[in-house]
Amino acid sequence: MTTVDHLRQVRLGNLRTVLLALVDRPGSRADLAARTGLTKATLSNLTEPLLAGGILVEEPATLAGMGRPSKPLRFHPDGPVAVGAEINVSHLAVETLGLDGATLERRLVPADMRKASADEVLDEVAGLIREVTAGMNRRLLGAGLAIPGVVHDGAVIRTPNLLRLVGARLAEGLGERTGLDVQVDNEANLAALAHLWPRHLAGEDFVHVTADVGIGAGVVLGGEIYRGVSGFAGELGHVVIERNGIRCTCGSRGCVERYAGLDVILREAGRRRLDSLRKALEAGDAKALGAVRKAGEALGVGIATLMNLFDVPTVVLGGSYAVLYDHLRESVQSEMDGRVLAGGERHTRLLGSPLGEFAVVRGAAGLITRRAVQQPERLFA
Amino acid sequence: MTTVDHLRQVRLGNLRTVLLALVDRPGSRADLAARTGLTKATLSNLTEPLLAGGILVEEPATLAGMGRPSKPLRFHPDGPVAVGAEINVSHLAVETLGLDGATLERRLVPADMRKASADEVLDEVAGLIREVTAGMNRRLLGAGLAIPGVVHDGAVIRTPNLLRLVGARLAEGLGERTGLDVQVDNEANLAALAHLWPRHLAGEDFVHVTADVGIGAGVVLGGEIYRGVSGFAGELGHVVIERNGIRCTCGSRGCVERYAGLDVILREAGRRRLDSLRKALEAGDAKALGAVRKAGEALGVGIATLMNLFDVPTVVLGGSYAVLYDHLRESVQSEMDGRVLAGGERHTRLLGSPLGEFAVVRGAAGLITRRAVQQPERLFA
DNA sequence: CTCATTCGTTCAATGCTTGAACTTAGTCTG
DNA sequence: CAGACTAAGTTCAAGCATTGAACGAATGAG
Repeated sequence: MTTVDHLRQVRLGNLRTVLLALVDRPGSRADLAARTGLTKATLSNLTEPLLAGGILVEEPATLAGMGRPSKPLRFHPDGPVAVGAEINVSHLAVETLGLDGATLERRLVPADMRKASADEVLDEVAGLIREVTAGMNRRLLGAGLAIPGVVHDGAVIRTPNLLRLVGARLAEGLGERTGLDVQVDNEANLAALAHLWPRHLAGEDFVHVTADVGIGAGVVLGGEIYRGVSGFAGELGHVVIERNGIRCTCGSRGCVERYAGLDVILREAGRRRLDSLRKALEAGDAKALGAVRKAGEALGVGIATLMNLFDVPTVVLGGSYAVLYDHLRESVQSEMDGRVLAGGERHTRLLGSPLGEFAVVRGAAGLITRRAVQQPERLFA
Repeated sequence: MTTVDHLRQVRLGNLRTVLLALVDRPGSRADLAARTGLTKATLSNLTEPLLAGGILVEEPATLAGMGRPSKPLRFHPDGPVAVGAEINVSHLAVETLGLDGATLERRLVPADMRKASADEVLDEVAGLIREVTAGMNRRLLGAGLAIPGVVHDGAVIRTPNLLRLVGARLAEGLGERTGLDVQVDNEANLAALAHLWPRHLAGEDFVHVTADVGIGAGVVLGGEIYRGVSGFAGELGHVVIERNGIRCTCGSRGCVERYAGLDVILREAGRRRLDSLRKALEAGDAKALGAVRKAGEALGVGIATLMNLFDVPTVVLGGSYAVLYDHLRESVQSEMDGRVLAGGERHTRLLGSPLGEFAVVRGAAGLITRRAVQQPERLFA
């Protein structure tokens, strides 16, 4: 590493600090200097290339009291954009996201992907991306791709419900089709990321729990997604709550998934689709209410175990669980209260996700905008 | 932050890099330059104050082949020293540790601490520290203090088996008695640290599991102890394995601790002390073997759950479990094999701790030497 | 004894942030 | 309306840790 590199590191670190402050909210150079602890001089210096490069714009002066009026800086409305894409069992989704956190376009296409080959799926996704980016004259930073399965080093290791994707080189495949730099990750991680970036919706230590066919948890520790050494972290679905319980497809017994998975809830409630279950719950259907309550109890046991290991203050219920939140809440919370060690003294929160069905795809796009901010050199490439 | 600070940060970071390389093994300036990626010039510059300050020594030239012989640098044999101390239910322990990782002195004193007040315990510990450091003409970097309980921000929050310590200001108390800068932490964390520092004994992602009265896990992620937001991380003892199982003192049911705690094993085996159990196992006592096997099964379920959440490749069994390792191994491993998701494809290891009963106190001292290396400015204070 | 080799030191150059001085662009007061 | 005041933004010399190249030192090989 040359000295120049050392100094460049300092500069890039400061650039990151400034960009993070801007993601939080726009601000003049003086304001940013105050917020970041850098000097006005450094801020002029750092922002100059960002303005020249079309990353930021200087707004017309704001007249606010005495002194020379400030000219707030914010992300350029025609600045770079990230693409998020989601491949799921029963739908595909795509979204475009600006550095300022604004969603530009969205598509969600219901489609049964279980039988589709990797190539077929990628063709579809690439088509959607083309639709969403067509006519948009903004630089594309890359694409995040969400998969319902375990991803490690960009490779799809395990997708219990989309078996034809296992081992496929999805990042390369989508990259070739779209010309974008593609980064693949687990949908649970990306749904969690959507609650962290660009806005903190649940602090910077939390676990986001979703149910689809399986149950997945996205774990956020210290403001970073925790993936574990091989991408298997947060497999809440296979936390054991009854060691001699129901057999699980994973080979174990008594996994949470067997008691609180969406398929189990629907079966117990005698419904086929989440929507129908929701209506039954609203109508006060006893069978539906009971099924959800029972699932909540099992989920609560698993979450309590998770909290005893990770010690995070917040659990967010997302995806299908967010839809069922009002009816799940009580039973989940009650198990947590009874089982989290010293739960009374610690302040633990259970939240329903405020993001809708676009959480995953938003997180996928956020993966890319976040990377661009954290590695500002990418913005100048 | 002034510019000077920025640059000083770079310098301190490089100093840390160099010291870490030296903890690994001694080396000449040229060797260290090669290992750290810095230049010889920088190494001369960085090591100069360390030599002047008595932190390092230059060994007499080593004749090894052609060229000017190198003068290896290593930690000064009379350099600074850290103290580790452990307060436990049935013993106290103290150790002194050099920056090079060499243990200088050790004491382990059996003593029933259950009834003792905080002041009484601290007086004892301070006495032991005085014994161990008496006549030693080396600067003391501080003391690490291990407690069997939950610690957060230096405060003892929960010590189920040493109730008189709860809320006590242990760090201040021991600091006043010894004149040392004292840092308190959980024994499970410190036992884990002993496997990470100054030598990696189990990689840099692992969980260290101990049993005393309770079961505690020290979680190491990416080479750092993971404590959670309020110090409750790694409470493996209260992971639920049978949701309608045995009632636990924590208020929950079916906690691992109720099936695999040392007290449970001893009771089931009809023994009063670990030593007697060990002899019974060696003699092939069926009751003892059965008790340990059953505990191993329960522990294995808990560990499998832990691995499904943390995704670490290695689990180290320490403390009493290390003593029982040969007889626990099979049942623990078998549950892990059956329950860790994709356990076959991931490479998971179960190890018995190579450190003896001094693991905790060594970790306590290591906390201090590690801090000194990571914050090299402390070495010059 | 001379040359090759490796270790360690010296020194000018580099490029970043800084703080202070300065310029700019407004509001406020009388 | 003019001059004082205030705050934003810019300019510039100073300070600092690393670097790379040149240099001096210490030994082995022939």
